[in-house]
Amino acid sequence: MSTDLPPLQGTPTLEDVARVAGVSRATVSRVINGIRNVAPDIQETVQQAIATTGYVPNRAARSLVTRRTGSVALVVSGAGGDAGGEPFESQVFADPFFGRVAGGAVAFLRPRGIHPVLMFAETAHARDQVIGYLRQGSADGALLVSTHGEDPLPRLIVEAGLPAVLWARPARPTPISYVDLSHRAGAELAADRLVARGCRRVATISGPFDVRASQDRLSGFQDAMARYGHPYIPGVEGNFTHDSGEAGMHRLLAEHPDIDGVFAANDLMAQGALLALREHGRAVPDDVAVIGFDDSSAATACRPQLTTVRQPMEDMAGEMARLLLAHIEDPDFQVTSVIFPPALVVRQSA
Amino acid sequence: MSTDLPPLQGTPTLEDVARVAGVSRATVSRVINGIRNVAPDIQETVQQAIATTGYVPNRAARSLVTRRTGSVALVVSGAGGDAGGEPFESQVFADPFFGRVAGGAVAFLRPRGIHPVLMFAETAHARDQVIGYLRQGSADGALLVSTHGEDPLPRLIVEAGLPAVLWARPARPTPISYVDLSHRAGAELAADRLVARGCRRVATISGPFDVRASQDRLSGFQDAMARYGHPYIPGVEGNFTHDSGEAGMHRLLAEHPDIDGVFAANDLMAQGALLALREHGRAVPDDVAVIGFDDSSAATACRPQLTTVRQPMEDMAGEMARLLLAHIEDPDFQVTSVIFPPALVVRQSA
DNA sequence: GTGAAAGCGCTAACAT
DNA sequence: ATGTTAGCGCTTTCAC
Repeated sequence: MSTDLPPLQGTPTLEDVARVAGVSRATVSRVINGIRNVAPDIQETVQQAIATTGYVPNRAARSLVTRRTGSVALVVSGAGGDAGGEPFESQVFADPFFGRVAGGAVAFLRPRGIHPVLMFAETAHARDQVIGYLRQGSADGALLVSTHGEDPLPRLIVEAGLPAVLWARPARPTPISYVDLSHRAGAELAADRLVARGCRRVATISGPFDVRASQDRLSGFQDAMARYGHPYIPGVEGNFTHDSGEAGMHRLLAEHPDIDGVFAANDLMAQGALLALREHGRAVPDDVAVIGFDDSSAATACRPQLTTVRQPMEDMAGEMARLLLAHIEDPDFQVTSVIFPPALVVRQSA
Repeated sequence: MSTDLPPLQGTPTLEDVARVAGVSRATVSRVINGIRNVAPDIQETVQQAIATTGYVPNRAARSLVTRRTGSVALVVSGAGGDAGGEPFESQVFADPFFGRVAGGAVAFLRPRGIHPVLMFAETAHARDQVIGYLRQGSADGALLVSTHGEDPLPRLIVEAGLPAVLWARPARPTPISYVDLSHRAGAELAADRLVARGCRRVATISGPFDVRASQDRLSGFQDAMARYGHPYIPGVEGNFTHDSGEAGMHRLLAEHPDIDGVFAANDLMAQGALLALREHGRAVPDDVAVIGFDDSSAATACRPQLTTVRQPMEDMAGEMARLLLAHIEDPDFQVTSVIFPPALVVRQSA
């Protein structure tokens, strides 16, 4: 039937497919990359040849000429060192937050054949490694989630001229695209709810002050409460962990035993606060109403279930990915920021 | 001072460094790859040139000739579709389990300059995508975590002759390396503890039956209890989620109101069980003792804190990575399985 | 010990 | 509409 061709050894290449199909490499390349200007019948022949050879394009070779890798870095950057000696990599996913962000990014990228490379950047050395990785052309750009404000990575990335999109506005003004939530609006929703419930002595467990989002949630809450005639709001600083929420609530209760409402800057801390309240024999929400932030899995894993400010993380992460691809596609794509609105999810705790 | 060289445009290449250093590309390549047979002074000169040019090797070009990418795929494979329409990507990280595995793998890989590419494989199409990705040479191998037993991916990978290591023994015998825990031993630890506490009417909330680990934890528990003179152990099947644990406990209580001890196949379900018990007014551990599995963050996020069977996930993930690199390094590396021992972590719930 | 030269597999001008 | 050709940036024999 067919002409006898020398058997292929190793992975088939474009050349092999071309030989089997009886056309040139260029033509095969064209049908693979879906470029028109290829006669239908030839197209068919080539497809056949691809199938019989089991050809798969070599990523490195393609990458070398296109200068694109088809992958992006998903970088989690931060200080680490909070959770008693536990390595940063382990801490990161302790908050359901990161998983949702990763999931949201993947949901957008995967249909486009792009996969994220997971990287952590908690030390100067790790940051250099990330920059080097990007500069090598190992990834086309970066999705960057910083866990604290003074992260130098955004600046380093801008200086290196690499495409990137941040989760959350950078602490210091940096010409880089980002996606964020209106944290102040979220805090306001919490304040509204607490006041509407009739709470008169509310307090707050904030996130770490070196995180901009923490500041915004705190000041947004304080301002809203001030507008309701409560100029002074007792507060303690947590670090977004369950334990810090529990400890914070204990402190709050010790100093202000008459508290009847609490706004915690994330669900994990709110969950911790619930534990402390129970220990003190306070009923939630009747004695003390509690509102969290994020609408993470923690919100429904405790009793009473948390009323919380929802942050549409998956959508936000998807938007980050969308912006990043735009930047990669067009180097002149304008620096953009997209701010999402929060929503109050009412459950049992307030 | 130095001879004036034409200015470099774009990223510097080996060629540029060679020109600046006044040597050949080959020599620069040698010092970069740490190959000896380069005179110390030349070495110095080259290093200098690398520094002044800001040279970074191009990954694609290197990859093309070495046939190595320096990255591995971290694939989470499973059925999905449990959690009410939520996309698989989002479900995955809902269990703290995956975050710890990812963290453990990164801890091992990162110092070696290798970064994992995150992939999900919950549908036939997604599986093909993973295989294709690997066959393209986009990653040197795969770390594979399956969420259910009948996952066809291990077989597909073996057929494609790709280096890979599994989390947990594959359901059907497959010539592929894996790392696992002695689930039976873990279940035994739980049984021992429950019996030692004086529990006489124990029950269990198992994981999904199509997961081998669930079967082993269940049968290991049953066998151990049988040895203690309890041949029949009431049980319900959960799916490793918080909610299924809660629902399971309600069912158990309805059918066996006199239960005084429960072994749940993971911490999330144990946490859910705690909620159900509280709702029924049962004190833990006095009325009912509860033991979980995994020693995840959920174990300390509830009250009473969970006594649980610890699975050294980070170590196990690290070992997976170690085995994978061995397979990549040496294609003849023997298929290996490593079984880790569990440990009982005693807290308050039992 | 160092350099010259030959590719790795692919895409993209440029011809035809 | 298809083929020819010239690289992309690197490693690696093979000479010297």
